[in-house]
Amino acid sequence: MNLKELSQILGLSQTTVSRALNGYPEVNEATRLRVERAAQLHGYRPNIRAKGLATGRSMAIGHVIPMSTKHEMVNPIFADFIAGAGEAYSRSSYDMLLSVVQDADEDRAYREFSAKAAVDGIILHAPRAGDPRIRLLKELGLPFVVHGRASTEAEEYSWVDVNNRRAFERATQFLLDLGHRRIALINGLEAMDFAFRRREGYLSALTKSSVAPDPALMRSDEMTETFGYNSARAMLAMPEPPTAFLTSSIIIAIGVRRAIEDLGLKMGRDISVITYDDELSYLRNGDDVPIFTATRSSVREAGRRAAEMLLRQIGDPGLAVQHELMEAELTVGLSTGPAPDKG
Amino acid sequence: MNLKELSQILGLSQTTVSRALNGYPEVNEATRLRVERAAQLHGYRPNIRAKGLATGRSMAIGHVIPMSTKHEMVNPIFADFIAGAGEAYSRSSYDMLLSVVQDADEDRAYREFSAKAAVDGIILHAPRAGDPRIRLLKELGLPFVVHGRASTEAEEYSWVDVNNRRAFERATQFLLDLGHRRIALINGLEAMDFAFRRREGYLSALTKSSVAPDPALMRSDEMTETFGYNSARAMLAMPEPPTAFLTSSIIIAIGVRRAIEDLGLKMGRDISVITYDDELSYLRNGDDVPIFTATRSSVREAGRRAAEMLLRQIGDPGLAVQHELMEAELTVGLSTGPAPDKG
DNA sequence: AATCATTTTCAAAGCGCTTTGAATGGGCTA
DNA sequence: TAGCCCATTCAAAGCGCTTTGAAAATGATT
Repeated sequence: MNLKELSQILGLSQTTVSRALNGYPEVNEATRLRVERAAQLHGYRPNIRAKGLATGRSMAIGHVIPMSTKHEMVNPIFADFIAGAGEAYSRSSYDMLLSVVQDADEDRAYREFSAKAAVDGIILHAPRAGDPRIRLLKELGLPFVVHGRASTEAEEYSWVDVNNRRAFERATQFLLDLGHRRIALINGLEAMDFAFRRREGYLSALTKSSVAPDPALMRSDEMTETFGYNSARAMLAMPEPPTAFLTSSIIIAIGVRRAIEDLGLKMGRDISVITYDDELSYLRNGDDVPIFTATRSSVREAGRRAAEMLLRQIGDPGLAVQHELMEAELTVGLSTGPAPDKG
Repeated sequence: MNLKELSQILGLSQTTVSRALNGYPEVNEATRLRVERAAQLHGYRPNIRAKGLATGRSMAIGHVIPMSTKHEMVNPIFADFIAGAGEAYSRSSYDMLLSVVQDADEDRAYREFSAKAAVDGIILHAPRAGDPRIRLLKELGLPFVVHGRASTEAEEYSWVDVNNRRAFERATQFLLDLGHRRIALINGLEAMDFAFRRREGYLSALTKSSVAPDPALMRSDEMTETFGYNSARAMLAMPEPPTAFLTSSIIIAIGVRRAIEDLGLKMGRDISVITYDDELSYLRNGDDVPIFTATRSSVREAGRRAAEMLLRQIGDPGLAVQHELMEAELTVGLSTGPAPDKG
């Protein structure tokens, strides 16, 4: 069923039918009702490509999902972020266009989105420090919102981010207050901006308490369970092992816990663990009592807000760039306790 | 840059330029080269909507991601499946269109894809037994491939699935061979076809060994860590607790392990655990030595194959329905051992 | 040189929609 | 009754591409 057929059935011109369905005022209320009924009845939906061609808008948002070539791994927070963004899109009847690319091909993916006129806007994921993609997107002239920030990037751009620095500063301080001095940081890849900021927060708290940071207690890699496990095993075998771990993801924390338990130690008593918790839907941090003490913020909510921000910008291109900084909550769970006495 | 501009620059007609770029034979080789150079130089890409309108093809595949209303949860295997499918799509320069919807609205999402002519084909996720969506998709006439099967559905349709029944039968048998008799099944929602089949396999193995299934040892729900934890805690507190757990996801298994360790028991010695492992990229089952004994099959590979199958069908609509049944490997890890002696 | 076949190029139509600018008709005033 | 205005409807153009059917250019053949 297309517009031509529908209008023939109704004995109206395509113009009128189109206007009736798009809520233009210059169409008789009775006619509009008749048209809407018929459209409903015949399940008519305007062909999205024809509509897009005529209006110059695609009603779609592009997400480029970079895939780490190293581990062939997709960012684990991605599914939840998408779910949040997807909600916002369907409310505004936008579609989501996904392009999964090797991280080396990412630039090309953005250029294609733009050149093909496939999308009205773009969400940029996982920015690195001084990420060149931001300049690329500005150059392309497509509205975009970054999930996260790119520290050293001078350009103005819109973003939604969580206060990673503060979150890790608070978490570290929490451990310091419990008497811990040997605190390990198991971080994500520090080329990523979020991980860089987390490290800054960690270091800042240590410095404020005059604890000298120990490079042997800081690791950074893709956030897998085995990375957490291996790091913790190695560190706990050191002459002066850490008494507490600060991890960048609940997935890493699970690995750290495994290492602790493999050594016959008890998490929360012998070794403390505090993690950042993205509130991943499939990896909830316990039911009522959190498993891990955590600084947490919903990545799904971030997805929702980023999407809404982008849609706002598309709706009103004159809008200034916008920023949204979410604060992470510090929730106390069973994985932390006072530092054990020496000796 | 559009076709008109490009052809003016070249002093050629739009026809010729279009043909040159689309590899038609009736264009002079020298001209083609000239055109390709210019296109490259000016970064010309055909407007995807105009192209789609002209050809009647959208060069996009639709995925409807149902979101559980219960836990606001997206299937954790989704990201990896998408990554696999995405690879196949980009090789054939298809795009992926995602629609995240509450599971109640799913039908509408498919109808919209079809009515709007937004996609050339659809991948159907997470089929339930006798899933009505299959009939809906046949009715809509769009090519589609199901990831999984719908047992009681009589219609013919293409699918890519793993041999869930066999995998769970083997896993159960493995535990039986180790002397276990009280074997718990912590399954996904059994309205889902995969979970239903897994249960069948489990029951079949028990029956063959004349072990009476105990309903108290079988649970089924959305596959979260806490579901695994709570189930294991409850079961291990029974008068006759299980000596082994069979779980449908590594996420559940992680919860089961937590329960075991919370009780001061040791996994692999006191209690055995065997899990289904989808080889999720962010939750690898250990590095070299698997953490869990597991039946495993890559969901990413499944995504790749499903996508390829769908593209084949789109390319040749006369093709008969196709099926692909993948077998899961049984890999032995550290989480299983002989059943402890009674007493 | 004339004819024909072949290769190469082109103008124009069409995909299904929106939107511009013009036409129609009813109601009201003078 | 004529004239005007407003509400409503319409025909046609245009979005950027592909593709059909025809024309032009080239080469081969007589």
